[in-house]
Amino acid sequence: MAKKTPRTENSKPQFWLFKTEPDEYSIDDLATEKNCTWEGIRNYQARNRLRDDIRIGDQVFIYHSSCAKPAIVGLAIVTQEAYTDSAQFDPTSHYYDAKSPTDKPRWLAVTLRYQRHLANTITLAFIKKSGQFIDMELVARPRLSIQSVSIEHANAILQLAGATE
DNA sequence: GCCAACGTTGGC
DNA sequence: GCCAACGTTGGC
Repeated sequence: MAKKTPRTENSKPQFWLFKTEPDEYSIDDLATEKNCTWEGIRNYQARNRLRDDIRIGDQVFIYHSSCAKPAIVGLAIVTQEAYTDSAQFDPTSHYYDAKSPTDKPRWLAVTLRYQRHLANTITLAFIKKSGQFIDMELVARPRLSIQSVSIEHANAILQLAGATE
């Protein structure tokens, strides 16, 4: 079992990018709910990041995928670290996993709190053509649903996005 | 709706 | 542990 990466008191929050299909769950849904359980992650590498690397206070860019205009659309903050994703044990859930042992759950969730919409959304098309984001995971590893974002890229995105909604 | 990329499964 | 078959993701 991998160990948690210690996050010292004076270390800065890290930035992540979580993908969601807006038809399923959008930034507007998160804004309405204020807090949400980010469940349904069914990929081991993404799961490992939830388990080992994502900490309370980390910042999360919300990204809309599989839609007309894929883009980074909002910001959230992690308010609860990894816990068992209950959907894996719910046979009626789209995220049900019959093979996940109840005594050793495979899948984890975190809790996010809505922060804000980005005044200017940052489209995938822009990210690809701008040149300054070529080493983003979003470009290099587009299928990973939990991505890390460097401080430099995060700052650039926030600047482009405008200060507030 | 197509299809390339890539993650997962399972037989050997 | 390899790798072919299969399933899913997600941009276009």
